[in-house]
Amino acid sequence: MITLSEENYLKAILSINLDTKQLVSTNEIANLLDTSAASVTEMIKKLQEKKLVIYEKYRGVKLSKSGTIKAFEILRKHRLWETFLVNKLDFSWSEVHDVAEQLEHIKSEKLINKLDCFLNYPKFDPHGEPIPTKNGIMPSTKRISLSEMEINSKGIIMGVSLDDKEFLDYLTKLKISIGTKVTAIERITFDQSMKIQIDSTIEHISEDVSKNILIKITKK
Amino acid sequence: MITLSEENYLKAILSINLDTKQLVSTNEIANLLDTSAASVTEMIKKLQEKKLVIYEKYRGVKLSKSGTIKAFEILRKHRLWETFLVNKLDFSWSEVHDVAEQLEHIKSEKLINKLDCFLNYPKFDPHGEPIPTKNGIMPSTKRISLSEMEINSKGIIMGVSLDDKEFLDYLTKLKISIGTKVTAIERITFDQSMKIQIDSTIEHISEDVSKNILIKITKK
DNA sequence: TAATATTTTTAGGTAAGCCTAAATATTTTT
DNA sequence: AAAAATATTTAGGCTTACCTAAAAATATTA
Repeated sequence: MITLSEENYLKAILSINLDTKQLVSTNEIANLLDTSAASVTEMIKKLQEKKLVIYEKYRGVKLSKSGTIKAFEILRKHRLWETFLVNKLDFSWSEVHDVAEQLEHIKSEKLINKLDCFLNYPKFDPHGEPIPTKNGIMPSTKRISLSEMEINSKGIIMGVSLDDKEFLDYLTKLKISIGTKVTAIERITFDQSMKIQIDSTIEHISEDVSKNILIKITKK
Repeated sequence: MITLSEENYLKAILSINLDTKQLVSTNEIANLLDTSAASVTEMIKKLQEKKLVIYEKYRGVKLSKSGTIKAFEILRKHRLWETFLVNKLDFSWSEVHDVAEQLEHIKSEKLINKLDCFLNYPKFDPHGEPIPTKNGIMPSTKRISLSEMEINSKGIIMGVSLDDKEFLDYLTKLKISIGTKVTAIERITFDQSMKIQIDSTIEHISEDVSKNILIKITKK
């Protein structure tokens, strides 16, 4: 049996590892989970005994095969629940995270598979993140940040790389959501801010914003 | 903040109290929650400090005003989730209990209210039990057990009073579910078994079964 | 009503998951 | 490469929610 806390540690290791592909340090985990480094060390030892991680003292930790499977399962649950909350219960983009964080720990394989079916086997969650399949396979997507767009190219919003309420609310205000089409109009070299077209309106966004919007290029 | 365990104790006290309307004993709670009497005493003291129960040493315990509200909230969540599982995710009657037991502890008022709306404000759960409203009011229902039906009267199945997998599966086999119409055809006085009509077929059921089926009389 | 049985509480312990402070490794700087 | 800074682990404690065994209160029976 794997506890709720253990699940959170696995999830944290996975999410750091998805970015860095390196051994994950004690401090990184402690920061992400808002806990002390000492607690992390302790928990990692327990996960090691359960063969869920591979750990080398003072060097770092990574997920084992079974740990990876488990972590992807949790990620799958999280993203499916987020999809449910937004698509079925009409939650807004920015509200779903805390609730999904609880729902992801519900233990029932049947439940999550039925939910998947009910949602019509979605491939992406409301933030545009890919939902791992039942077999733990992550649909891959070639996405770049909006800040990398060439002027005059067109793209479609696929997600965000920052899960911050203020940021998401701002996007809502700009009428930017998953599936929205954008055209890069102009880049101001001074501050790397950009003018972009959404529907028929032109918006001017800072680099801080454009960097955290993920798109797929549809036309060069 | 109220913990998961505390919630389970409140729920247990409520469910015993709904039947007996008396002070609830330590042992009753221990049996229901499958724990030791000593643990119950300990927990009740904590609930007393939080003003969720009224407790008299060696005499028993009952819910306070705020404890009652809290307990009804949990019951509401449990029954709404069961309804979701059966009506939306296509779970069968007998499978939902364990999963709902987990889901009832998810903390989000918004979630449960949106779920209520999504399910179209159901008044009864799939077992026919009334779902408390947002304000903690329990819709009352005049229900009698099928065993009490007069011969030749008609009724409609409202629920069951036994939450046992074998029993529920047997009912499914008999094509008895919430909303099914029944007519009492004959009572065998020797063993109190009954012949009842469901759709156009006649079934013969034992008293053990008829006692645990709840109906509402539609025609004397 | 006294003896016995049952129920409930108290006392003392355990495991999980957290904490702080101190010790030890590792990395960076000079 | 030695000193200083930083990261990690160890040691010792705390709380929650459980346990068993023993003591105390209540209920039952003779």
